[in-house]
Amino acid sequence: MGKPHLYLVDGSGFIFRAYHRLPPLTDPQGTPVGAVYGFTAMLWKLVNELNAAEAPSHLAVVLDAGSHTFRNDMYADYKANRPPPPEDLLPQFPLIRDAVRAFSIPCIEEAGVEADDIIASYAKVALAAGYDVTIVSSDKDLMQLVEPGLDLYDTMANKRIDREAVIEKFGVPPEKVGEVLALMGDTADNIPGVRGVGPKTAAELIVQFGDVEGVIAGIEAIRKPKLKATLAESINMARLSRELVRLKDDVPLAEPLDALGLRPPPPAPLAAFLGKHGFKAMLAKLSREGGDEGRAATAAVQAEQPKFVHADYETVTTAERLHAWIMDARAVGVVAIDTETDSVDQMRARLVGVSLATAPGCACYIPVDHRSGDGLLAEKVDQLGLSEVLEALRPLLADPAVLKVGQNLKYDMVVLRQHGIELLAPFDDTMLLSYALDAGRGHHGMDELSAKHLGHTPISFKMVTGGVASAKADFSQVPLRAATDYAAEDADVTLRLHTVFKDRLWREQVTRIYEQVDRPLLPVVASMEIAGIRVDRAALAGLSAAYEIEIARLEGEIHEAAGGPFTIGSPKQLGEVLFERMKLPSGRKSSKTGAWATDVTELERLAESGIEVAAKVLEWRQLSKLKSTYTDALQAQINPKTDRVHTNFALAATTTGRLSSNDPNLQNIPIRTELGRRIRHAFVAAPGHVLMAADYNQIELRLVAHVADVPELKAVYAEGGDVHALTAREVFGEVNRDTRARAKTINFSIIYGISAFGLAQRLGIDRGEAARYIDLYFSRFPGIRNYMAETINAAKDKGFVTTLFGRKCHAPLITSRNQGERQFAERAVVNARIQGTAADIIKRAMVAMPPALAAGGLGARMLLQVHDELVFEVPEGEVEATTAVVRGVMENAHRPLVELSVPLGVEVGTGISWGDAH
DNA sequence: TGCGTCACG
DNA sequence: GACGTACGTGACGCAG
Repeated sequence: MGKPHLYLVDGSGFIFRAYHRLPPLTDPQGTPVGAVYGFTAMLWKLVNELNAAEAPSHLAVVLDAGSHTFRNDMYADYKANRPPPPEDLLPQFPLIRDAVRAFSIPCIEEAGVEADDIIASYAKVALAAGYDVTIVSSDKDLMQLVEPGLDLYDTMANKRIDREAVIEKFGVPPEKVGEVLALMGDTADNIPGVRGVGPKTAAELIVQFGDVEGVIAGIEAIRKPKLKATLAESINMARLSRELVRLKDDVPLAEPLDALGLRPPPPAPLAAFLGKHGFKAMLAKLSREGGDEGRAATAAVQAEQPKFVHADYETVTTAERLHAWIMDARAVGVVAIDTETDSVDQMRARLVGVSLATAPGCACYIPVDHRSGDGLLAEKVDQLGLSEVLEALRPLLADPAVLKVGQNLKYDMVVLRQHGIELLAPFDDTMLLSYALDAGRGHHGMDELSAKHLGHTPISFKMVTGGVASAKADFSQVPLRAATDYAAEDADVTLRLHTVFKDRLWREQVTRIYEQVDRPLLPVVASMEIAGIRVDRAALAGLSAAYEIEIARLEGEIHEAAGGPFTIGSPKQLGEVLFERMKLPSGRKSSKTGAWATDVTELERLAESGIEVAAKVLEWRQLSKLKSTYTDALQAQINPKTDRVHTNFALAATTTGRLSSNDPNLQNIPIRTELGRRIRHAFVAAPGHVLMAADYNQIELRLVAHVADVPELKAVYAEGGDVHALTAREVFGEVNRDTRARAKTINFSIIYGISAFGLAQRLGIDRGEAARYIDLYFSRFPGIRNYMAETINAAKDKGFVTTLFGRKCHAPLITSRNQGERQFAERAVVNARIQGTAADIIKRAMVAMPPALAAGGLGARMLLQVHDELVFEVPEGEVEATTAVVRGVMENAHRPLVELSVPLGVEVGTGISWGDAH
């Protein structure tokens, strides 16, 4: 036996560091456990993985018991300016104690003193008893204790801190560290120290005078007049600080030294703890390395993991059973519902079946329109009729006493409405719940959510339909047993997810954004999708034909210039032709693939230096884009039944709270060039109607003015002035067309999280000049710099930022060690608060719009949302009245949830087409 | 499937 | 001092 070696773990210090260094993990129950995971991994390492020479024979974890200690009696403001711990760290504190207990290690805390004092006291006794001591911490206060036989160990950096390391860090040996700390003070603990004295000066003074008292006695010998003056003023503060940083090393020991002897932890409680929080890697290690006992304990835990257990799901084929399920749902008051159809296109989807879940593991599937796969008639399948089932479900789905739960409920709502059934409040959508809680931390599809929160991977759609003989099989051909296993499971999963999320909603303070913004938006957007928008097919076909001719002409000319045919649409071939075959003055190569860059900026550069083929490629590109993405694709998207185009608005796709639009995307219809704008003219009103477009004017910049509290910007908006002109005057000293245009670019760059490089590129100037503009801008509008810094700090602290309405936008990369990733996240959060708040506002406007139109007796329908614009189809005689309602709703959409110090401006236009409405 | 490109806010 | 850089989307064609 060698010398006994005591390890004292500074638990509280470790948790804070682990919290900030590790990603925000959550366990299967949804509890945040990032710091707990780091702490557990650290204990594991200490107990199992240190080599024999440095392994502990004795071990204790020391924690801070409460906030009030004897130091508060000495100095009321001690640790007073410390912010409260982040909200997702709070629930982790009790889990830390669970972790220590799981390892069967003593956990020591004592009211009235800090962990540091307990550590100092144990260290003293242990050293006297002939132990070696290691303190697991990187806290600078504890560096005072280093002496022969005692070192600090920073497990995260895997670094030991001995006497030499202390001297290197502080410039003085450990026994003098307390003196240096007293002079320099500590903002985190609110130890005053001496103003203006940092680590350098403090060390110099202590080297010269020995200790704080020596400095005080020798004040007259100090030559620097300013330092001398502040020292003379701060004598009392220096003495107080010296006492505050002095560790108390005579705290009575709660446990005698030999009670801290380390034994291999019994595997059963450890396995239970690791299993409960989903620390699978460590559980697997325990199984591998913990011998027979470890393997047994691990197996036992894995066997009782919250498994996704359920009896066989029921296929409902009789009226009696259907009514039994409906009665059950009514009795419970909650039902998860999922519809199965034969198409992903909700406007064409035929209802094939409905599944219900009323309790975990308790779910059924009601087929209504399955066809047997071998071509036999529908009557061959044993199922209830569509209308019978729908009529039975109708009152349930409209029942105000039954909470309807769905995953992406908008889809079910649209399908049901197409079959004449309304799904009415109260309802919840697990996708939207996940979005409110976890936007920016992964996606919100059911399979992903189930794996993440339930530890269960549902049967995949592909697997079910893949089992059917025909290659193009849809769900109606899936045999009932397989269909039931799949469909009922989805309802079951949805119901279980709902339980997990509902519980987190209040705790994580996102109830308002969910209940006041995203959830009420769901039926509104469903109506917009069903409404669709009329598109002039002939006009699009005409454009396609015209583009076709131009494309062919350009293709010929480009091939001729290139000296032979090639695929112009292939960036790879185009780059080789331009820069290798034609030997044009070459520019950038992509950093990733090493391919020649052939994007607009590059081709424009060539075109400007008179190279005609570059201009032709640009034109070819533009026309090809317009034809393939718009004029051709949109024609194919016209629904034959309604003769309109029905987009899909994704409610949970972006990290900022915006909607997105797909199949087709109607949020990126061209407008910036005249050629593209023709496509917008093909979006037309139904007979007897006009289209109305209502845009928020500069909403994001207005929000910057409010959030960053910039008086000058706010004044301009209040007076209806020109913000870009203001910026031009402040930054360039004069307002003309050129400076105003550049000021506009600068203003935009603020919204995006400015960088000198980015601005330089946009303005076509060098970086230094761009940096000067930015400096000038910040000095004129200091609120903006503060806003950006505060936003980034908040994000680093919490892992997310919030909009004015309380929407959380997570940015896990904000603490990345990779600088590029981190800076990217910093710009993203600066933008997210603004973009997200604007998204909240227009969403509130959309929620308020249908009742406001109805109250005015108006027949207008809301068709589209394009981030800061709403498009309506308005009966011809109602333009004026509708304009007033629309403007009123949009300009007041933030109220009463949020008050703004700038007005919101809305511009409204009407016309026979979308192009004419602008 | 990933990449480059480009349409929008 | 080097490093890569505006923020948020979706759709298309090409090439592996």
